[in-house]
Amino acid sequence: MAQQTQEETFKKIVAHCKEYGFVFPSSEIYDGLGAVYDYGQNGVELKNNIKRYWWDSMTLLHENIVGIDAAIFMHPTTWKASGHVDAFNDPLIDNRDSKKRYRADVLIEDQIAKYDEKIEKEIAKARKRFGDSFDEEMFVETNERVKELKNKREALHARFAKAMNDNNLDELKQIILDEEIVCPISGTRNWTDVRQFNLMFSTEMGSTADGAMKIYLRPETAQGIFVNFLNVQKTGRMKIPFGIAQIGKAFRNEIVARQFIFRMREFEQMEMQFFVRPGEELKWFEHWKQFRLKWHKALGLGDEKYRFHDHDKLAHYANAATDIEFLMPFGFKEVEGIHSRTNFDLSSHAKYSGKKIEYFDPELNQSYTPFVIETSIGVDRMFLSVMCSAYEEQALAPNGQIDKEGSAGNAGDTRVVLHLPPVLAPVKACIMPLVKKDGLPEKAREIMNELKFDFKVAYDEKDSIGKRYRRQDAVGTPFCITVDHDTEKDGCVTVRYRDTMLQDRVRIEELHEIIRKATDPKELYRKIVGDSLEDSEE
RNA sequence: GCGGAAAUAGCUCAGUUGGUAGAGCACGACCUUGCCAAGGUCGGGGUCGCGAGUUCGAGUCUCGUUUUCCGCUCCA
Repeated sequence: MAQQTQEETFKKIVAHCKEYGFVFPSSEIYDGLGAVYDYGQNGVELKNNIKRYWWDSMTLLHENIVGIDAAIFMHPTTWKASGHVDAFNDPLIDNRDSKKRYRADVLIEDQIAKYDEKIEKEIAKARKRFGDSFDEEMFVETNERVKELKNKREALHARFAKAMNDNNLDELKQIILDEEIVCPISGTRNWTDVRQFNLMFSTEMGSTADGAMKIYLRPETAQGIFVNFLNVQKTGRMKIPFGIAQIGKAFRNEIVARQFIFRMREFEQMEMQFFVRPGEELKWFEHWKQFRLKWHKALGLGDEKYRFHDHDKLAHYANAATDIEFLMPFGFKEVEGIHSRTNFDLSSHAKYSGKKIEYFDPELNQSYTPFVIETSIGVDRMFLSVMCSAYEEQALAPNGQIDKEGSAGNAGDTRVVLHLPPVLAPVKACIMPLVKKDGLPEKAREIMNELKFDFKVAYDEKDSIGKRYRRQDAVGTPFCITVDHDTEKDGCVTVRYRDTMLQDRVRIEELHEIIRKATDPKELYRKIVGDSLEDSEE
């Protein structure tokens, strides 16, 4: 369609998701619940197909990857060990004049950096003054101004570290006041109190009367894998390198959750933690980066829509990290993260639990704490990327065919079509009688009843044939199969293709293979492992 | 959480200075047509997001509230 902004396109996709039963706002009859969504009759099929594509590509294609399904509730100490209790607590402060919100710790860290800048400036000034004879070490030790700045910096740093360690919010505010830190926007010091925002949801387990335990809804699925490392390794007789895969819900109490299902408070992750020898983690990091990208590209949404985004600033557990980003209507956005998590998690769980979590490597004849490469993809983000790339408002020429020139936009009609990869399409085929009489509906149902054992198929006899084609286009059904008056005589039906709108006359017996060939994930798996996993192992 | 905008049928919207809630599409039944969305007849569906207030009377005016979108802010 002619010119419309990306923003308008995105709104249309959101509306389309609701109108055609893909995604509904949660509890909509009660005005909805912020940033929580339900998947509808078509959405759940698409989502399940995405999950199956991922799960099988992990657990079927790799003999050394097995799955688990850990509970959402976990022992509270899990989140101390993982660092979430500390790291997911952000102390936030608002400036009343500019109405801007900041992280209190970041404001103070910036202030510390300002002292460093001032010291650098003094040094630079002196260097200019003294020229070649300048002795920086001597200068720093003797200059009164620099000494004063250094002392202030150290005092602030110590005070700040203590406040953070004690989780003392009042003290953080006092530091901001004492240091006379101003809002970069308004330039004022009209601050609110510092408040803690915990990004983890909590609830209580056990009777509330006596000593109920505060437990969290997991903010990531990964920890369920780490705490089960020994269970799986021992009972499955797994040998390093090996992986554990999991699909499950996670919960984050986002301060601001927006952009439809891109950032939700309840979301689903597909994660695989791959355990390797210490020192080999970066090699495997590279391996999984390439494998994961190949997995995405095999769907055919367009190679140019993906890119890696390497992290400059690494999380506390990582020594390498990258995102696979996908081009959404609102820009390149993270769909999957690949992290080299070192041995942080397993070591930390060993420390907090007091259990030895190690692996005896028979080849090296020694024990060690394995290093971990994580691949973590958001199911909902993947869903959104598929919907966004599939959605098209297509101009049709007056003859009803696709307007390749794009010139007949005014004269012709339009259709909304979802170019979903057939593997992921919620409905694989719709069987329809050309007319609702002369025994055609019966014949159509007969064909459907044979296909339904292997494929998700639909039946439609309402309205004109063209209208029915459009309805299927809108939900991304790759094949429409039409029974007409000749079918009984020649045993053939018309297959109409979603993307080209072209038709073929085929024998009824061929239908199964036509649909299978297009929708069987096996065809994609072959593409992914075509150039073999072993290549990158040595 | 702050600021701005919006909310009327499943969808897209109209609704005049405050005076009995409308259209198209969609949906259901029947008839008609039959390979790319538009035929006919009949029918179902809305306490106008929610709650107060002003008024004889509120979809319309005022306040509050919820949700969504946009911009800040945050993001393992």
